[in-house]
Amino acid sequence: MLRRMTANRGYHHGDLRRALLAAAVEAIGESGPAALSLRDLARRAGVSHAAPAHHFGDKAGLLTALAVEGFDLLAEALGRAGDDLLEIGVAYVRFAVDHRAHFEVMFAPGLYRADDPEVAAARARAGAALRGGVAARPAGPTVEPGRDALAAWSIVHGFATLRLAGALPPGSGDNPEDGARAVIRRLFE
Amino acid sequence: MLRRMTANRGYHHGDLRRALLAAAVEAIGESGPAALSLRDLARRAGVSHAAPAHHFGDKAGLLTALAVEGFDLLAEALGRAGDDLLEIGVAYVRFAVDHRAHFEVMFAPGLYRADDPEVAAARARAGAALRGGVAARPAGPTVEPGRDALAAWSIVHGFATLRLAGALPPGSGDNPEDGARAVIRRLFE
DNA sequence: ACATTATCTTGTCGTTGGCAAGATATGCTG
DNA sequence: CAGCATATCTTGCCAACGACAAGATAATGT
Repeated sequence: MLRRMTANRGYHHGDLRRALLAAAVEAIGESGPAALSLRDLARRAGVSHAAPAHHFGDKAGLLTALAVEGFDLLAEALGRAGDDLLEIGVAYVRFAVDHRAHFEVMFAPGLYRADDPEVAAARARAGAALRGGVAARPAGPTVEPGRDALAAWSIVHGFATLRLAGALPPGSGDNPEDGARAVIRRLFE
Repeated sequence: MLRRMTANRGYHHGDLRRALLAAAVEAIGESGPAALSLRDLARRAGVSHAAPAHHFGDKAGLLTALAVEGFDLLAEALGRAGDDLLEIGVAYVRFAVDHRAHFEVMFAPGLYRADDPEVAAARARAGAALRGGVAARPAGPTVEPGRDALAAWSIVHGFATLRLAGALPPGSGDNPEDGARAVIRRLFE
């Protein structure tokens, strides 16, 4: 089977599912998740307007697949950051900035089926990668793993969300990694 | 002019603008901001499908008005919390939970005209109320107002956002105020 | 080779956002 | 109080969308 992964000009696309997810990332990057249109994705992929339905059922199905992909990418990125909680936090913010489309969908549960078992599994993998850094911290007088993990998650998630929303004051958000580092350090001194 | 504020059965509604904003809060509370439909709001208010356009221009205009209202409500709620930064943070989370519809729109700039001057003014009022608590804190060795305000804002915004997204582990989010208090304290001990 | 299945197309329906043109109420000015 | 200007709401329309049904075409298995 030649040209299995390449764009196929004939009746069959070759890898339409992947092409549609990539087109969705592109479209969301341009206009946000709310303006996403299945017909636009079909046009971008060069197929008919009803082709996406076969792979994802409906719009929520496509966004569900995108959320699963996002949580897996996040788990991978956090895993690559090692055991240092500071670096994990920086990686979290970097993921939000670099994969804005995935991130926006992942935390907008009204847009997809957040109770889907595949979503729950991917979300659990990302959660484990995040909690790993808290467990590796040196024990201190006021350390309480559950609360510390929640505080760390909250502060990086809040920083990332505010930055994506354009709500940060102009000066502080120029370089997301530096800003994240400063804010996270504030949590641990 | 009798029944100025009440629902008017005749050709004119009486206070359609307010009724539409209230209907929007109700509808967003039921199905989220993405599923909002101007025609549905018109039906809820008992007017024709094109009536909303006169007051808000288009859908983004209505959501812009809702964001302005939200930032003003937030500024008021933070002002009522006093000067204690902990209580301001708790009030921020309580606002997000009690006014979920406003909050979700306020921080989804893709849905409305975030550069509208009225939005900018209301946003500035809320920001001033938030920074007031940081300025009132006792000076310490590692206190740096700009960074501290950003850290405090990030942690309460992140906690609120994660809670609204249903991403928090089951046990920790039962009572939002208690959870917020514990997380914010972690920032200042 | 043939049948079965997966993939994609065409056609259609109800809903939505937005615009244009008209109807009706309100207010202002003399 | 008469008459005009304005604000508010309605009806009618169009293009785009999501979803569904039915059919066409390619790939796979036996």
